Amino acid sequence: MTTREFDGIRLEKVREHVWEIPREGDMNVPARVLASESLLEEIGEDDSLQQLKNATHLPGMAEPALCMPDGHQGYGFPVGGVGAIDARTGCISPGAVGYDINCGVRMVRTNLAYDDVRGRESELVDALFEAVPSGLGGGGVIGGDADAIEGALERGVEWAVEEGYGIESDLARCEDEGRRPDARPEYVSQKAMDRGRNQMGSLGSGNHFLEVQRVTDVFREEVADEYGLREDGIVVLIHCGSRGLGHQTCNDYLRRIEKEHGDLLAELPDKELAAAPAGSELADEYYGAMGACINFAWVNRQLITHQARETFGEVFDADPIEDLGMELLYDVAHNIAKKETHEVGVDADGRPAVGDEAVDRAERELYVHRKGATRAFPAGNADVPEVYRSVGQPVIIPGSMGAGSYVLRGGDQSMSVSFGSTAHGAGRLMSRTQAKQEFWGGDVQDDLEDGQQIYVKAQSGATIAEEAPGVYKDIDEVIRVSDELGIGDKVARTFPVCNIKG
DNA sequence: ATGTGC
Repeated sequence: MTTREFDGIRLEKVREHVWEIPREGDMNVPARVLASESLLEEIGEDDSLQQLKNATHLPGMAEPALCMPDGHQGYGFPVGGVGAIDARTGCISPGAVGYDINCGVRMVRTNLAYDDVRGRESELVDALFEAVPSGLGGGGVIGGDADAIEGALERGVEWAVEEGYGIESDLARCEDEGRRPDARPEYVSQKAMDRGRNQMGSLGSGNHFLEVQRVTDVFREEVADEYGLREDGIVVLIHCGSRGLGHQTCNDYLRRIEKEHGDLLAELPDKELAAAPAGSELADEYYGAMGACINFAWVNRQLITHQARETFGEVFDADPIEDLGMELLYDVAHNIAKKETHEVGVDADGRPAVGDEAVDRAERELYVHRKGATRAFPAGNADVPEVYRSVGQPVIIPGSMGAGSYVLRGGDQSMSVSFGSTAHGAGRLMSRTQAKQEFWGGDVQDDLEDGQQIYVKAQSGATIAEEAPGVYKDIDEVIRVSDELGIGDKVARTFPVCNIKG
């Protein structure tokens, strides 16, 4: 048997790209890393594997706790982690969702070809930078009065479209039609709402960006046709989350768990994995508040989409919908938990179980935590929007600003291998602090423009350094693993034309 | 990720 060991954590190779940390001690279930040998070596360099192992202690965790090929260490649970936990007898963990609730990415297609944009990159990047608020702190596309906040938290994209910031077809092209039906705005604190108020329609900082890209490769012609993608076509990618509102909400509930459920917390190997027991008031309140933050993040991406459409309309002197065909391809969430039904091993009492304790397999409602992971449901699944049901849901995976991105479709192995999930990006190789020691923002910006004709504009040079292409893993390798495992299949590849960020 | 710390 092929094995690897990192800091005392041993992994057994189950098959190509599948590595298992066997169950031992207080682990409820084994854990699996979905990675090639080279990606596993990178994942093994930080605390990801220990964090993944810690997460197997969470009550109700179904087999196996997972790390996607782009995984790296995060708060408590790896970014790139998937944990499916019994919604009746288990728990829900804010740290396994992430601070930036519904950080996610959407792709907008256009009728433009690369030739239409070439030579006008500076004009376009300046206009977008002007139109889309970015960077830390406040300032959004709209003011965010009480009605706006309430509409966004309660009704998501539906509210934004009603207010004139989108078109009817945008709704069906978001996970959950852009509205979590179980959102409960009353469980979001006043402080969180105050932080979100003047951030409605803003990119934020860090790895968030808006990028104009050209399609360089099409791998599955029939799927690309369904998605409206063709070689040399221009697309717009928008990556951002729930800003201060989601961050505050995560923090609020972590503090409440510490106060109200210290007994469970004391049993966990890491306090950052703090979780509310399923069925508790706090679990229901967090789930409802998280749903409202999810809606807010969708509105955020919708307002930025509106600004991008308006800007393209002005720059190319055309109607963004009628002439430029700027329809939403799809919007995917990276940091969420959601009640989904999956088949798992169960014990005599019907609880998720493994090994000798598993006497049967049955469908169970699970809190599927995807933290830095993307839902990747295959063709035929009822939760895939009708327009894409015959080919599988679009999965949009951004790479670094020097390497381009991929569009995949949910693969037919995803339900049995990864609770219907795949990777969400290239995955960091080093911390932000280390990145700033290795790179200088201005130099990175010059190299991208001179070497690859990629035009980057940011509020802060430090952000460009933190996001330099060299701080990321090889996106091609991440996608190869997803494609070869059959959890997310390659459809098209894109390359950056211009990029704005915080 | 984040009014870039509790």
